[in-house]
Amino acid sequence: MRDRRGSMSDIPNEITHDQYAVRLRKLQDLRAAGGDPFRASFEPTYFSAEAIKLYVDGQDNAVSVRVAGRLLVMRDMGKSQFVKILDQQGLIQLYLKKDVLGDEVYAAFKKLDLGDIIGAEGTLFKTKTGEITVRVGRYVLVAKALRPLPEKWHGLTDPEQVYRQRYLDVIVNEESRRRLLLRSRIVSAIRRFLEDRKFIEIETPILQSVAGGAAAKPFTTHHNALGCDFFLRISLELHLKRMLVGGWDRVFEIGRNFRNEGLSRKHNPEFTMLEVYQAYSDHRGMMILIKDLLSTLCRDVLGTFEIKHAASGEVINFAGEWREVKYKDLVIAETGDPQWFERDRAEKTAAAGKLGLKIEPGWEDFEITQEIFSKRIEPKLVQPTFVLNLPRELCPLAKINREDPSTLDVFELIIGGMEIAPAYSEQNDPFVQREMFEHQAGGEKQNIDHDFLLALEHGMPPAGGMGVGIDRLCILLTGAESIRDVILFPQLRPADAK
RNA sequence: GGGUCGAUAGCUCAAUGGUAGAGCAGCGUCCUUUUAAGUCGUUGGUUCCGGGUUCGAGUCCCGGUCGACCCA
Repeated sequence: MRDRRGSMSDIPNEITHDQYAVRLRKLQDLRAAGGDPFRASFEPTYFSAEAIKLYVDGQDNAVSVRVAGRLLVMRDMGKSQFVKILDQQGLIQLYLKKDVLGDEVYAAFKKLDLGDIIGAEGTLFKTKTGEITVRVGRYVLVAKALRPLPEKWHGLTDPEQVYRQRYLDVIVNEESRRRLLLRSRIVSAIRRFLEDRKFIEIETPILQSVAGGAAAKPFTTHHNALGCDFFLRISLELHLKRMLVGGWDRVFEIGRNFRNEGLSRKHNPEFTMLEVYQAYSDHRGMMILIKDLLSTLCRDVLGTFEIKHAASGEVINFAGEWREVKYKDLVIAETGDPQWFERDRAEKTAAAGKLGLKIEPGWEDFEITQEIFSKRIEPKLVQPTFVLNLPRELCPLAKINREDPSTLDVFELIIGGMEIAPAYSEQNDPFVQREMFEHQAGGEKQNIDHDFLLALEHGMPPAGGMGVGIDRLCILLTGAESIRDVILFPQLRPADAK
């Protein structure tokens, strides 16, 4: 990675320490002998785990298979050897014997390196220690590896190298392979779950002239032909709701959002959101939907309703009833002040200070309260908790609660101290929507999505809508500690490309 | 943006301010059912980069790069 070699100039034969040079020399020898170190094709008949399943107990060498993968283990015993290759389903052992392959072919096999990708054909048998193995009759080098693999036992430990060279991490680190697979299964199960309930997956633009639907700093980019700047979307919301107007009553999108903000254990500048909208439902309906969805994921993907929370060590129980609590009640309990919401700003600032929070001078009342909520209350909500009746300042896109007009018909689902899913009874009154947009925008009216308001004026059915942070959900369900563990290539500062 | 910690062989890790080592990998040998295979021998270093202190720096100091964690 640090150097760019690869010249085909001759490597002195006495160099034995430089693994790159040794491998390059082997490659040259192979080419000189008329071989192709980077073949155009090889057609395996089975993946490793499938092949292993084909073995019939007691019937050695009854089944023929062709498998391919990367050489991870070579146990050379002179005239025979056991090796293991890795494919997307895992490891499978191969057994090669000199008297089967012939002197020349066997000698050539010995020249292979760990990391080389090979294909092999043979019959299944069970070794005396009980491992189902391919007795190889023929093998080919499919692709030569010029770089050595990381150590087989410890894998990669330097987080930077893990992130930058994830392709190595997923070869040598079983846990990374498990997480990758789990995430894929989770996303796939979500799609199945929603499609079973007649939701339709649609795709909406990432390049937008107004980045709405959330309060976040967007990335900007430029379109040359149109000669104008665009933002990368910060949410999926406004375009999905346009489709509700268009008569598509149950839609969802799983897509990338981009927020130009800090990086942390819970934040990557690009992250994946699921947003779901269901006409003629509301936030209460979304509560049932998300509980069903997470239960389904637990049952079908994880096979358990109890998951250990990495950060606290506590066991999160997804079965049974989930707690429902009003935002105000949580704040009052945390501050110990039943009159909290009647206090003026000075009093709130002072009280927040006592809780060890720093309040910026420009903050409004609800921002002080929200700071207490996100810093002091949220982290303690480890078990699944629906927080209801959030203050209306927090979201301009939801219906206002009739009994308490200072709050919204929304919930925030918190699990493991993280916001997993906010959901609303969607605001569909174009007048109220315009007012709330204008109030939120303050002086910056150019941030208002007038095209969305126009859509609302055509009439949007009442609807429940919900967003689910897929990365955070995966952190939770895979027992990861950081968003970087569930994103294959998390954002890093660019390395010096020498 | 601030604080703390880290960067040593391809990988995983050692090394009071005093000759930079080990395991795996590599190279050479023995071994036709191994399981982190075993065996004998052996190569391999810009100690992240740049300065400084010192007779002497992987180690101490300053600056930088990249990363991790905490805070904002």
